[in-house]
Amino acid sequence: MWITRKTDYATRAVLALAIHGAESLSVHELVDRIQVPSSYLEQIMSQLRSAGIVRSERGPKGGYRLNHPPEEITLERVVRLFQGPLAPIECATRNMPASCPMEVGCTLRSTWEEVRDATIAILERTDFATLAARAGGSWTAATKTGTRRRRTTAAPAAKG
Amino acid sequence: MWITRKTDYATRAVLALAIHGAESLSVHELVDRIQVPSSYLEQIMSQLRSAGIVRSERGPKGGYRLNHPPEEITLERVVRLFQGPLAPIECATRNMPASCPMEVGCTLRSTWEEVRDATIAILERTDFATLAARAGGSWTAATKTGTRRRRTTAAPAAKG
DNA sequence: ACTTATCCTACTGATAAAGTAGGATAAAGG
DNA sequence: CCTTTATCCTACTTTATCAGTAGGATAAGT
Ligand code: FES
Ligand code: FES
Repeated sequence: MWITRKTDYATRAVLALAIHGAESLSVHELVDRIQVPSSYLEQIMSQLRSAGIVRSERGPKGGYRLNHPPEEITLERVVRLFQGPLAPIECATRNMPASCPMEVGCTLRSTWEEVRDATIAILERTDFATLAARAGGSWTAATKTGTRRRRTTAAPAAKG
Repeated sequence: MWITRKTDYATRAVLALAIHGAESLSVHELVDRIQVPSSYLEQIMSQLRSAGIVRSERGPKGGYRLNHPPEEITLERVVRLFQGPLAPIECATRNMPASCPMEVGCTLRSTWEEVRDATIAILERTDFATLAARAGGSWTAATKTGTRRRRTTAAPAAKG
């Protein structure tokens, strides 16, 4: 339960934009699609804009669209923006000096780092073109730009 | 940063007991080893005892010891006790009905489940005998009971 | 001008984490 | 017994983050 609702909303919003394609969506239209409080979503979109993930236009007909092709936007980027370091614990963050309060060498750290690296690997290899393709397939702009969709087959279902 | 300090303390305490071996350690002795507020650690040990992970004895010469051989205690068990579900997000918890607020099928879920399963897999295959062996090796009772220590070689260092 | 949208900042309520504090209970040693 | 040493148990406090609300300023179409 470490993914906050804000991160959840942000990833859903980016996914909705990826599915919608090249045209922009207003906050109101996004709210219809992803079920998020609108004034909260406004802040989130603003944050995504500052980070260069989406682009905005104001006034009527305005709204948000992706700032890069969806296959270049990884889930890792969006998650990291809202969650900060992806390590499960502080002493397992990258470029951390190896100081552990335990007298004997604390061997837990390498396991925390394993969890961190596994998490990052999964999020890095998951891009929004793939997610959009999985959703229902038809991302219109994909065919227009000749983007090859990759890994359309979903991962095998998890146990239990 | 989703591992709470409480979980951190608990895992360190169990590791300290695994390293120490068959004899019990008092809270005071544990505090010396793992640097944790003593009255807070008391609560944690109590919780570990209720869960059957450690066993306690009262009075002078009392303290805590592991309730099972360390190779039978996985990190997953301790972490789950203090963290609850290991899924990164609610909709990725096991036996959750597939209801997503998004209109179109939300394909994010399978990725969250990947993260969940990778995390669980790592924590499940990490037991405290291995962790103790890595620490400095000499868990005295191991030789007594004839326990074969497994995977003494540490995992390769993570990137960055 | 008027409408529709993004933009920007401040404020609020709820919840959980991280400890503190203080005593009750049980066992060992004299 | 009686004292010491330890676990046991409950309640309280403090702090920070999360998850929003609210209200207006700004820009772009018509
Ligand atoms: S405390 Fe994090 S590795 Fe020892
Ligand atoms: S909201 Fe979690 S999977 Fe769609």
